[in-house]
Amino acid sequence: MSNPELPERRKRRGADNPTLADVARESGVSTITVSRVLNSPDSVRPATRERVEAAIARVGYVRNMLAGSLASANSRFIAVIVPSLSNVVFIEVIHGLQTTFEKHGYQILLGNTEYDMRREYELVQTFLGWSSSALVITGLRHDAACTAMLKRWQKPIMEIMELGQGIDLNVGLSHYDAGRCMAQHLLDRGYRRIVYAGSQMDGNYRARLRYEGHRDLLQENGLEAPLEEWPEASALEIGARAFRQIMVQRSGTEAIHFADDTLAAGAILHANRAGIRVPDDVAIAGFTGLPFGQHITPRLTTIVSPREAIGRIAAKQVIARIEGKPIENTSHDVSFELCIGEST
Amino acid sequence: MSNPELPERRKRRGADNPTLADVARESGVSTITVSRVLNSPDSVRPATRERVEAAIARVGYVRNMLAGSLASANSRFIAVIVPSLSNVVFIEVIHGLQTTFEKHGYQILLGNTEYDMRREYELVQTFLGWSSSALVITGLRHDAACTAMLKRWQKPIMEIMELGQGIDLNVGLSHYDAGRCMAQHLLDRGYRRIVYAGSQMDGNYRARLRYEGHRDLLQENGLEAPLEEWPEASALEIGARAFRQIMVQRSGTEAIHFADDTLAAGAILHANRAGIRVPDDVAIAGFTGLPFGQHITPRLTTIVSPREAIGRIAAKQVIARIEGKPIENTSHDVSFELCIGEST
DNA sequence: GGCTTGGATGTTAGCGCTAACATCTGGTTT
DNA sequence: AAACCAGATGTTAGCGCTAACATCCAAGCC
Repeated sequence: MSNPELPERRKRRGADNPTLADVARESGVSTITVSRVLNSPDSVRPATRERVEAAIARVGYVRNMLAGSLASANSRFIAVIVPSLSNVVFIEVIHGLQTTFEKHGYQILLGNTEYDMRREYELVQTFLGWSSSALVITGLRHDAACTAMLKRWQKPIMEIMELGQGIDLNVGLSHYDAGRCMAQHLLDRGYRRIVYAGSQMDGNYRARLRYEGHRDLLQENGLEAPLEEWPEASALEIGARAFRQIMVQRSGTEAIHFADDTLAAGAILHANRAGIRVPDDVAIAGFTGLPFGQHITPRLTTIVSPREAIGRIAAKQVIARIEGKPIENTSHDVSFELCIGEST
Repeated sequence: MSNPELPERRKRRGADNPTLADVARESGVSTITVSRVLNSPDSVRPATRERVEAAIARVGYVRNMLAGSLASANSRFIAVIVPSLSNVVFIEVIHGLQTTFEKHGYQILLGNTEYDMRREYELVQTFLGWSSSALVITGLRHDAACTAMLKRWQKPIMEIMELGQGIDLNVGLSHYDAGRCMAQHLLDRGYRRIVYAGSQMDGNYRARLRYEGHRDLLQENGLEAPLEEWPEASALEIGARAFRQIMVQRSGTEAIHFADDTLAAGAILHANRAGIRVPDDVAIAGFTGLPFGQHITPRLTTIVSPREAIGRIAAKQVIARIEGKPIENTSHDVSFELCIGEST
């Protein structure tokens, strides 16, 4: 004589879209079989699979990734943390990462720190909370608490751009050596009064590493290595302004070594307008190897870093680590190349 | 003689990180109270809140976003779908979106279609599966099945870049009018033999819309409107190549109207090297208003579209819709501006 | 025939959180 | 003093899926 009506179920929100259970009912199998059709189709008999696939199409099922990720404690998210989105360099790296990860079914979660370490730590926390499958982060230096948290984390961590011993995996190049390399080139060309000019160099410590390489080489040769900094983010406009200012305040300067190609190109384009001859009046060098440096006149002397390759290689390494494949070197030097144009 | 020990609980994976329950135990409250401290701190007594916050710090709790989103059927993800990451325009739009959404605690899920409608549909499905809070998608034209799926979806949808009546919200500009506007400018300057040149124009139909505006205006004035297309993605190199080819194969051309600034700048920089005078020998116009167009010599005549503003406005509209605020116009015209340089 | 075997499929019990409803305070009202 | 109330906190039942274990069944073997 029990109550034939169950007490009415509590209502939950839920857009009540069709679920796995609906598909299972529709195709006369269990939910786990539907799950298998989605996740490992080869483990289901073709006939069953087709039946399930037909049912999926019929009911218009869209799988709920949240539920799946929660149940398996794995989201197939790759957390990617970069310091800037205004800088083309990171866009190219992201492109390399995205292309490679996408092929393997991973989705990127993109975070932008704006060169702020606190913000970086917050982003790391959030992204770990999404059960990300791996983390790709820019640089080797982080907030202490952030580094500690990452060291406890059990999943692959890839630190990119800068070469060195990091938490786990690493793909990058030596910015110190790159700075040295360009300084050597300028010396070889006979320039002695050389100014280094960069923007936002307190946050962007890789630019500072390049400066240190540059400075050390010049000092070893008994030369001074003056540094000019601008607080604004790198842009053609800032390069032009930096150029004007250096020409006025440091007359006699023979060469300007800019922290990146955008600044350098801004300087060259401004020089063209102002009737200042590059390199006859002053030589100009950059760093990064952006395409437009090779289209302007004079072509820019720069150091080419393989930006997209960094992304691709980093992604491949991370995927290898996720799949448990052995990794030969946890640190990968992508190197750089001096590209001598007409501007030095 | 039954086993005195209960059958051992099944083990689940799970990185056994501390959970809400651990924090609750540690601070002597229930899990829901901890949840409230995290989600609506004002609804918890300050004393309790402090106790809970201390416990969170003590056990090193990191909240599991997947579980929360599943339970509430809302992920605070914003799905953003763009056709390309190589094009600076979309980077700037993304920047505008990201800055605004981040302030409100939303995380962007970025998808790149590479101008492929099938791929777009797949991305939409995946992103709906993440219980995204809203969708921002480029353009008004999608796969029919995709449009149908979106129309059934109950959450805010924002179609950007192109102005017109869409599925839900819309922020953009009229590409047809922009093309017409530039064509009018070229006519005003006295040019008559005008070539339109673009790349990947089958996928990038907004460039085609601009061409149609250009063509219609020229035809209304009794002129022909030849079109030159290149299959490669837009790049300085392609602009240079297009320029060379047009100068050879269409000698007598007075002006070239390029589909975007990158192509146009590539053409100008190449002309400079080749000793061809712009605009005396041939005029060149672009579209977008990228900063470097104003730094090269001659300064590029172009149409400026407010890229970052599109992102910011779109994000604000979406947030208003999510928060249930009234929206005056579901379609927002950000307009464009003719920027006359020295190249026409 | 009975036994083994392995591939296909099913059952169960969570993953960690929050919506909905329930209860418990302590102060205010009449 | 009983009734009332609002704000703080607790209990319960899922959200939709998958890992782990269980079962089934046809083929292969002696």
